[in-house]
Amino acid sequence: MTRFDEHDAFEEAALPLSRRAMAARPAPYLDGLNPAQRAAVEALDGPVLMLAGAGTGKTRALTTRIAHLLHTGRARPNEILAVTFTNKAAREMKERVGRLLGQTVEGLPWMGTFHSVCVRLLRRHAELAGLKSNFTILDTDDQIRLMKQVIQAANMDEKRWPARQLAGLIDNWKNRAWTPEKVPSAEAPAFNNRGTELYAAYQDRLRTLNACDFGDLLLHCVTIFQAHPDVLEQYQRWFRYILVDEYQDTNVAQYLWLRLLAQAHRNICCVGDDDQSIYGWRGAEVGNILRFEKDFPGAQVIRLEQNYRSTAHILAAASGVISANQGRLGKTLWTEAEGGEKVRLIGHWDGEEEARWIGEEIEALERGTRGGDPVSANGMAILVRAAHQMRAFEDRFLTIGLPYRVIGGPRFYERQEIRDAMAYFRLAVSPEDDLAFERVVNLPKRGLGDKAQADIQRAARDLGLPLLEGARALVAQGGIGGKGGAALRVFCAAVDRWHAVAATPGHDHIQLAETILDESGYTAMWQADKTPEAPGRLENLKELVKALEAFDTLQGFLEHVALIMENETEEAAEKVTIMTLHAAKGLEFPVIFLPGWEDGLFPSQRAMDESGQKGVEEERRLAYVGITRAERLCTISFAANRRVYGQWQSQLPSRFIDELPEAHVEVLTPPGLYGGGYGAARPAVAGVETRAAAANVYNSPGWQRMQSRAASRPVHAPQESRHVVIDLEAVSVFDTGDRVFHKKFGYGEVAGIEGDKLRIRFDKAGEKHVLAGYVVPAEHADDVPF
DNA sequence: GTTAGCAGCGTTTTT
DNA sequence: CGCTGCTAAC
Repeated sequence: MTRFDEHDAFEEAALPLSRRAMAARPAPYLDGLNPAQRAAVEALDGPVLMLAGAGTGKTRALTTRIAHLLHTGRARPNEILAVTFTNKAAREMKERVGRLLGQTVEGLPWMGTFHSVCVRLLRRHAELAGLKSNFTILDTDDQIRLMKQVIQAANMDEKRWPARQLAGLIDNWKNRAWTPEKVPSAEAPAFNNRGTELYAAYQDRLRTLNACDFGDLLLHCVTIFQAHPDVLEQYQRWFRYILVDEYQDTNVAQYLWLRLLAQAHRNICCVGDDDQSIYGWRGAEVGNILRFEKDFPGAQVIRLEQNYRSTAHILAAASGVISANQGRLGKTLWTEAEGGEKVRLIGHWDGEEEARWIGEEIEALERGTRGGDPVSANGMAILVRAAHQMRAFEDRFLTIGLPYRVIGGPRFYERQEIRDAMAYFRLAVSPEDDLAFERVVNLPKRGLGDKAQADIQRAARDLGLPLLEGARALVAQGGIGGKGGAALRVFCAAVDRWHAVAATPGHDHIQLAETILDESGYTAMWQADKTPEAPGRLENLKELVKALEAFDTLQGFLEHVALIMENETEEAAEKVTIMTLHAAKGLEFPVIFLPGWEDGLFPSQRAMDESGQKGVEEERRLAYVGITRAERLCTISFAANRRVYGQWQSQLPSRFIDELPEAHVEVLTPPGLYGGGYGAARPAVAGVETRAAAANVYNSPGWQRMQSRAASRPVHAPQESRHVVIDLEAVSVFDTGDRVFHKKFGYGEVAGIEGDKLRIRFDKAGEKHVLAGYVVPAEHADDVPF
């Protein structure tokens, strides 16, 4: 993994370049680019805006441009700065640039996310932001806990003024590059009139802790650039060429950051697609891309419109939807590809049926029995609007034994056990890390409850020392008695030992990590735990230790983790992907399923309530992103009924369904339509006020269109039953009454055997039918299949 | 100080 | 419905 820190570009003086030396050589990498791409690659100097529609080879253009900059001798690697939003995008860019350049060039350009680049800069100039260069980066969890403390300190009612809300508020302010002093007075009423005051207090706390949150990384950089022209100038000279991916997603802080760095030489190339701007809720300003030409007069605007990804039907459907948006820069995607299937549309009775139907479609596609060549599971994805929609699919797929992978779920480094373990590591590396201390003093239980912890806090504050020292002092003077006191003494001594090892150059950090988890009793705690999650957690801890191998020190590892919060294990197995629409941006799959197209869910009620028409437009862009992920087959579906908070609600088909151009859509008749259709079995809807509109369900345009389309088509023959591999051996293993373990449902007891399936009464999940191959005897809970 | 049991709440999307 | 966080008993 190439990390930023591995090559320190700054120290290398800008040697005189043999600028034109290489220019005469042929540039084979330019072959095969279309005219627009080629123009984008060759327009090296001055501001360039590359408007790149979905699937138009934007990454190729971007990476080739970098190669061209180097090849023509315009810039040396460390003079190029390329920023992306996600680690995934950064990784891909590094790989592709690396491949293009081969071994010919020494070093790689600065490529990374906004955040990783900012960390690098901030470490060098931390003192200008009132920090030490070894500052810690807090994640959301730490952030919230800190906010809680701030709210408490201000004597506010945590119930009425929740920390999450304050976090959201401050985050928004930081996205706009507002320091506490710069928050406009119009914002004064925020958070019970005390928003700015709490913001300032929070920033103070962060500084005391020598810590930063995510927003600070950018905010501090911008403030430093603004307050110290000499520092800014230095970087303006270094980064002679700047490239930005996904420019439509930049927020104000990022925009200012870029403008500051680029304003001198103006060699900035921004790539984006206003139709794919889907992060407005987190401060992204589509306006940034819309006014690029004003910010950088004389900018060249290059449109990439030839699509290499999708069929014409898919493109037409996507264009139809997005054309309902106002104020677009406007692009017309086209393709040379001919033929292909229309986008399919299908309605279901409820969410479970939708999941069942999609599961069957996937299996049919895998076998190749649904027309055309078989499609591998890796080539299929289900894209949902909100994470909670994933559950229905997971449940269904586990039941039928269809392997799947969830992207962007609770990520590895966000899991409780991993964060706990890392808090221990943090404490070993820097014993003054109070947040880490708080997290683990009483984990496992050491008999240190609220009172003891409050005493520690007070002692530390009185002495002006970190919590660990406060605790030590308190123990020394016998301030904490009995079991808790003894345990705390042991705890402090252990941290000292670990810290001593951690501070020794050349120590074995993997050994240290194991020692810490062992001596702290943390591993033992999970071993003693009998819940179904415990084995998985122990497994994760093992993985965590394994992940350390890629690093030289615990410190290096912790830093890496703070920024790369994703599980990078990429298994080769054939699996269907389930993820959110947001996570899908930039990806492509031959087959895409888009379930849950219902008003309120998609477009989401909240987006509409909070942002009105603007919100709907962003949701529409999300729909556009979803459809354009598909290469060959795209299936949109909705359900008439859905469980929300355990309550059944009847749903209206999404307004976006009305916007799908009829000529490019094939309406499938849902299996549930046989006996009289949806209307016949209409559910009783609780008389909730907001759902009074339910009376109009069957009058809605979307519904009527759906019905008329369905009526004009012959009813499909029922799906033939799926082919199921019967694992006879597995079946024979179990008897009624056996204790078994299932990855998702936990422990249970076999209540009956029906062919290849078991009826299992789960302790927690209730009774379920599950393929025998997907459970193991309870005593082997450690090795559950997938 | 710890644990069990209940009340109340919530679900957009993420670096 | 399932989770978090608080209260009341061990």
